[in-house]
Amino acid sequence: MDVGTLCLGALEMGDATGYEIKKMFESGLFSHFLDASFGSIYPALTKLTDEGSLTCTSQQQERRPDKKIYSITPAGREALKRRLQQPISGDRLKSEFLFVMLFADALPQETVTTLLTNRLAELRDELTNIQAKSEEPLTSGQEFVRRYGEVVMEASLNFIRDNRHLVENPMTTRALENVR
Amino acid sequence: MDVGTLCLGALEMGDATGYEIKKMFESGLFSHFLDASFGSIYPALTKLTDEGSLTCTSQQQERRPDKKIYSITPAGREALKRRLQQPISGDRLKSEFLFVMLFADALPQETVTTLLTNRLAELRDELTNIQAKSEEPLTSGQEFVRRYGEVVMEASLNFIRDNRHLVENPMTTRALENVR
DNA sequence: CCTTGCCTATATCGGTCCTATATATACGCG
DNA sequence: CGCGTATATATAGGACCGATATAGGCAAGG
Repeated sequence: MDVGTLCLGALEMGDATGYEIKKMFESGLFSHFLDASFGSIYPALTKLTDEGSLTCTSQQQERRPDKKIYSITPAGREALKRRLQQPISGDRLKSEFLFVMLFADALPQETVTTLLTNRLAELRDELTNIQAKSEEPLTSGQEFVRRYGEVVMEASLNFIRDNRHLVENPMTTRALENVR
Repeated sequence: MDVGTLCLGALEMGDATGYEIKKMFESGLFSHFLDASFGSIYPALTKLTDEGSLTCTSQQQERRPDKKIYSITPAGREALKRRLQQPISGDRLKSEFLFVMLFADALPQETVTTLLTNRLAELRDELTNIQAKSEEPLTSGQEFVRRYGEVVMEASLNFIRDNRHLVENPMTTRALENVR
């Protein structure tokens, strides 16, 4: 599933510029499970326009670069529907946080504590962000995805909060085991 | 955090060939939050060996390609510890499943049902796999990571199982709302 | 019996994608 | 008034994945 498909999906929800599409991946409904950079969005939009899946109206602005507003065409809607029914690849999590945690026993406790605290703060931010979207009117598909994100983030957050002592105080743990 | 660091981490847990490192990413302790391909593992191992972070003993085999067994050196251990204390980037989930679910309302119900069923099966497999590792002796860091994966997978699985009707029978949902 | 497919094992190519940067301007803050 | 941040597009360079090539072993099944 390439960036072109993601852009088609984003524009299916309303006209937007490349910049606005990027923001959807950063803080919008997509933010918790997708990612795309300018370096892939802009070429994809150009290609989709050439193929007839998008139209582009260049809106001149005073003393700013032209805003290129893209809209999905009927052909683009068809293309999206086709692409959505292609086989998909499995979910993939990339977590440098968990990778470092594997070696918690060999790292300074301060490093581990900072990492855990930062990750908790990140999760709280993301959770607040996704909960705010429950105010907006959503299709059942969108609401399913939103709540999925909410549930998974809550589970992650609760787990870290309740188990961080296991990697922050490994000595204590071992001492307790010896006493038992 | 590049593939080289991931390889150093893998080899910190024991000597291995490139092929075995790949298997760790596919079904080992790493499988639920990391990924790396042959195309990046083999060059990384060569580079790390040149830098002195790894040694490589080529074990000749009858009628097979030579097995190149890599071991981490003291210098490699130092390098890993340094790299683990560099700033990390945030967790990132890539889910084509959730992307397609956003448009569940516009897709044939059969497609949606198949997608949900497949995703549930995938999650059950991964969960079985990660639960099996509770038998092995693990450091507290490793056990923290294992249980984190277990908890998040269970939350995902339960959510999909309990809420799939919202995207499988959107008509029913709407009808119920009208009745209310 | 013999073909088909999967497992071990290394390696590389093509193409996709991210990171960092360049270019311009506006706006709010101290 | 400078600084950081936001708007807005674009590209070069490099990291990385997916597919493929090579090559033999083993097991299942027709």
